[in-house]
Order: sequence, then C-alpha cells, then structure tokens
Amino acid sequence: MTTTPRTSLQSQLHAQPIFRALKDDVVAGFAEYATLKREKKGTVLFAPEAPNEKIYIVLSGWVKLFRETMSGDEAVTDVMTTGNFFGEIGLSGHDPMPYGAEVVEDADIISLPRFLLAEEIMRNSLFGMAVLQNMTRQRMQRDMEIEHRTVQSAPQRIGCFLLKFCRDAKTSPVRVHLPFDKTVVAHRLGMQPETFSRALAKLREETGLRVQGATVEIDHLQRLVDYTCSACSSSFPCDDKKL
Amino acid sequence: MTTTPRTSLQSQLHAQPIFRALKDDVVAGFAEYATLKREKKGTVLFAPEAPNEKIYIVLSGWVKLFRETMSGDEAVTDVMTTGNFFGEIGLSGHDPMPYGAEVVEDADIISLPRFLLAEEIMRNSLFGMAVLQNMTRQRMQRDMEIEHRTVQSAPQRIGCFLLKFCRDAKTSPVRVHLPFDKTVVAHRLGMQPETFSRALAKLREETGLRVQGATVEIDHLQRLVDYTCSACSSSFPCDDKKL
DNA sequence: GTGCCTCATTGACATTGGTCAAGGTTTCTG
DNA sequence: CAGAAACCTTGACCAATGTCAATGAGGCAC
Repeated sequence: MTTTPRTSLQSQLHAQPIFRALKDDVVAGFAEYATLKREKKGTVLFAPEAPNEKIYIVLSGWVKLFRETMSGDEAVTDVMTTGNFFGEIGLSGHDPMPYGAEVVEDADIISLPRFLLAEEIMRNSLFGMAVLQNMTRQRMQRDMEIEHRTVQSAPQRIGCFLLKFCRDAKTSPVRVHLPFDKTVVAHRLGMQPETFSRALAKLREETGLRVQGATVEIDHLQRLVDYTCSACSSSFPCDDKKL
Repeated sequence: MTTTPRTSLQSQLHAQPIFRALKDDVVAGFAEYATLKREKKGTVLFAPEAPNEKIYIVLSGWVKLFRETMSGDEAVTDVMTTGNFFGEIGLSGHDPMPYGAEVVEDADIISLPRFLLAEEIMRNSLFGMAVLQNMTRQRMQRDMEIEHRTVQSAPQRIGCFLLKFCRDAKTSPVRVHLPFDKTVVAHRLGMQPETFSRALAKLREETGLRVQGATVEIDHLQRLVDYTCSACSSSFPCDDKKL
C-alpha cells in the first residue's frame, strides 16, 4: 500500500542476491521502474494464464505459486520467501503465465517490468549467467519435488519439510514454527489437509516430536532424519539453497 | 562406438536447435572437442551424484533422466530425445550431477565439455538468452509434471502421454507407437509397471482405443481428449514444445 | 466478552495405487 | 529352431490417500 522513496527502494534492490553484483547505476535504473508494496494474505498477484509483464521479488512474507485445473483442483509448485524472485524472465512478449501467484502470509514485494531484466541480461552476460544459474536451481528443486512426491510417504514429506528449517541447528531439541497455514503446507507437499493432519500425527508417534498449533518441537533430530531421509536421494543437511 | 569425421560432426551440431544461430567458427570450435557416439539401450551415461563435466545432445533414440534413493527407488524426471540436450550447464566446477542418465532406446549422442558452452554464454548474450529460455521451458515442464502427478489419475496420465504424440494429427483414427519400454513409460509417469498395465486397460475401456503390443490405435481422438484433459490446467494441443 | 469465521482435526468409508507372486509373451541369441 | 532372458500382464491382497461430513479450537471484530 505504501510506496517508499526511491533511494530506499534502490538499496533494497541492491541487497537482493541476484542484484548484488550489479553496478549502482544499473540498480538505480531498475529502481526508477520498481514498486514496493505491502500485500495482504490472500492477495492474488496474478492468475494462472493471465498475461503479465512483471517480475516479483519477495522481501518478506510468503507467496505460493500454483497451477489450477478447470475442475478447480490446484497444484502448488513452490512457495517463495525472502530473497526469492519469480515471473518468467525467459518468457517472450505477452505470453500467458504458466502459473498463478497468491500471497499466503503478509508480504513485502517489489515488482519491476520484465523487460528491464531482459535488457540487462543482454548487456551483462555475468548477470545473465547468474539468472541462468538461478533458473537451473529452480529446475533442480522441481526434480527434487518430483522425486519426493514419487518415493516419499506423506509423513516423510512432512519430515523433510520440517528439516529444511533445521539446517543450522545441529543440536536437538529444535523448535520450528510453521511459516504459513497448514492447509498451504499440505498442498505444497502434494496432499490434502486431512491427510496432512493424520500424517503429522503419525510422524509424531514415529519420531517423538511434539506439536503445539503451528509450533513443532523436535527433541530427537537424528530420529527425524533417520525416518525421513531414508526415502530420499540426498541426505540431511540437503543444501538446496536458493541462489 | 564409431567416431565420425569432424565436418559431419560440425554440421550435426549446427543443425541443433540451440546452436542454429551460432556462427560457423564457433560451432567449428565446439566440434573440435565434441564426440559422437552410438550408445546401446541400457548404457548409463552418468550416474546420479557422479561428477560430470559434459553436456549431451541427443540426435536420435531416447535417454531417461532419473534420481535414485538409497533404498533403490527411482524417480524418472524426464525422457529426452532428438534435439534435446542435458547436463547442467549452470553447475559450477566439479559439482556432482543431481540426476543420472540412462539410454532406454539405442541412441546417437553428442557430448561436449561443459566449459565450452559456458564460455560462449559469457561471450554471446544472445546464446545465453537461448539457453536461459531452454532452462525456463524445462522448469515449466517440471511444473506441469508436478501438476499431473498431483491431480491426474493413472489412466489420465497415460492418456496425456499418448496425446503428446498426436499433436499434428487432428483427425482420428491415429496410430501411435510407444517409443520405449512400457516399464520406462510407467516410471516416466510416476507409477509402477503393474499399475500402468491396468491403467492402460482402463483407458481402453473408457475411451475405446485399441492396444496391440507397443502400438496404440486411437479411433476417437476427442473422446481421449475429453477423458484426459479434464484434469489438467492446459488443454489439448498443449504445446510444451521443447526448444 | 461474545460470536463469527477460518482453520484444523477426527471418523467412517471409498478409491487408488502398490506389492508379491505366478504365468504369458516377445525378443534375442546361439 | 530352441532356449533363455527380458518384458508384460493378471490375480489376490494390502496400505496409503482421498472424500464427505461433523466437530473442535483459535483469533479477530464489534
């Protein structure tokens, strides 16, 4: 709702991982066209199939990317947060977006016209390479996701999800706070909310963690790792760091 | 097994979609380092997690990309054919490959060192953009795949797979020949061979197609489309053309 | 604080797909 | 052509997940 002064916007932009290596004047140029907005939970940034000329950078909060069938079923392909960006830079012209984006937890989001990035990619191949690497990583994450949904059980997928928030903490007990609604987590993991609920209960029995609303306390990290990562190609501190 | 003369290799390279716009001398440079080999079904080009410095271009035949858990379960993320290439250009240095590649139908494959492409990307931003677009398309296909595996039933996924080979043919009846083993198709679609068998039988009842070994005759294309595409975000001639 | 609204859980049941085991078919090889 | 090997299908059974419906809990507005 609020639009911050240019200078602040510029420094926010420059702080972003993808833009960090860019020269000041380039980022300043971006800032000219950029907008920072605070978006509320539930806001749809763009619908699937809608034409869209912008790319979005998440400063805080969470945004889910999803696809939707005609019968109303939805598949969540990713949930983005601080430092992530999305919006199909590679797409030509007015092509419709292959997915939609909805804010699932109040978020600060910068948007800027796609063509600016495209221009800079053509001008600065180092930047182009960085964007390419980011896209490669996204593709790898999708591969991972396909693997998970094929070979992991529902409780294991939840375990895997929880472990992402335990990267640093090597020592149990760890306390994790679910960053968005359980319903969204469920869909993010490719299951129904009811299944999520039951699967979480099973995970609790199986690995001795405790659940209190959106807070999960993991007393025996190793037990969770053993239970979860046995059905995965990579193993625990599985660094799928996003750019 | 056979290594063809440079000149032929060069023209083969130049005929590839990604390289089409490159200058002759650049392609000639690639050809210096490239190798063309005929690979037999069953050959593993590289194992998951193995370090690998090459990228591969498929001239003919089929190659599956897959990930493997420690317990031996496997998830096929894609199956590549004529004109496709793979091999993680974005990856830095000696990083291990996030997937493995196995020939599933005798194939002619060109391989060339990854660094050549990386160099050309830095030199020629138009080429870089082409590679970026290719990677974007790959990411989009993965999104699609995630959607399919989430919202489509097994028979529908098979229907969708068959329809990919009916792009041109607008008029039933259409005859489709499965390009590789049913077992591989099954895993490509995220199901067990047994399930595939039964699901195909169901699809036959449901849409009136006929199956004879690896040959499928679709008498009522529209019926298949109706049955299949109702559970998908895009609809029939769904052009997910790969670069 | 009361009431409403959204989110979460639970139960009962249906459906789908996976697993194990056996038998059939095709293809390759000598 | 015979035999082997790989591939495919089928049956019986089971486990996992989805669906529908009802109930419960937490948070926000007034």
